[in-house]
Amino acid sequence: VPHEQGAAELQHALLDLVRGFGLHRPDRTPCDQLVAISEAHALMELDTHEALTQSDLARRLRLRKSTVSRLVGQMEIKGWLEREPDERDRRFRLLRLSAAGETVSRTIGAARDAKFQRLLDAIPEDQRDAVIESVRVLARASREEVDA
Amino acid sequence: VPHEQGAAELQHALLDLVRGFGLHRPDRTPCDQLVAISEAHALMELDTHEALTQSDLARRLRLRKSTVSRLVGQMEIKGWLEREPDERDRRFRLLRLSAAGETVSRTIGAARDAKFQRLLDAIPEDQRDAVIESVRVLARASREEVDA
DNA sequence: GAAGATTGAGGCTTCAATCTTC
DNA sequence: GAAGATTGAAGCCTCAATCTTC
Repeated sequence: VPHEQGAAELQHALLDLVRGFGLHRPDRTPCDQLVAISEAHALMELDTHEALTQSDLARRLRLRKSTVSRLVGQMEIKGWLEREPDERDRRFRLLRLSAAGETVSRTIGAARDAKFQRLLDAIPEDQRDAVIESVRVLARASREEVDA
Repeated sequence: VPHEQGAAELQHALLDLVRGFGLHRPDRTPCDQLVAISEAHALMELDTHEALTQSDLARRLRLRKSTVSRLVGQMEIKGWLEREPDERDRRFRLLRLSAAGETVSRTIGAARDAKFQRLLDAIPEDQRDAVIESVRVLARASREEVDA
């Protein structure tokens, strides 16, 4: 594949992928759970990383701190997490998942696993490893391109 | 790679890709143009397909008809397109890019091409074809999974 | 009644300005 | 002043209800 044409091919393929995945709907997870995409991502991060600050979470999710402020505010109201001020530096608010939050996180995680299992099943078996590796390569490339 | 683990790997890789690409910001194109993502996509579709109806456009973009109604309304105000009622069936409103709309479409298209050219450059040369093919496979799989 | 299109209400994200704590 | 966090205003998308045309 010639270089210029390759860029166009990649462009179309990625566009299809984005549309197919319904990524323009931030109010719903691709797995059709009753949770916003950001909430699902936040639950995932907080379930695996103890006591993140809101800025930490914003960096990981690539969201603005104002968005995260409202996001965790909603999650606190739902009883999914607690925000306790860091005693050593009261500017920070440390985020911890509650027991209820962990339960929700596991439930959503299971639905997500099932969804991706089905997605993987829809790919011919002999191409699965190549697809996974390719997405990984692409993600790395896009990160370098964005951060540059 | 075992089957269950593969799903998790794919999940993480795709998540990284989405975040890296900034797809949670519908108000800005990944190419940092001063256009909403949907507007850019709409311009692309209307530039290559003559006289689509609003429902046609909604189907192609996977947006709701209400969203498209407001979207093309904005574009009409900007003078990028015209909406003329279909004389044979006045329920339809046919969409046509204006000369100004075509110009904008070309400009944005050029920026997008450059962006994807850089993205492709950030991928090792011997992996480019495999990556493109993989994204294509993935897009097809996700479409089947969604439509099912 | 069916199908295309529009309008009102609400959720998610951003930007800019502001508050708090160091 | 610097950095973390919050609030107000505006844009994009969806859902539900409504209007128009067949």
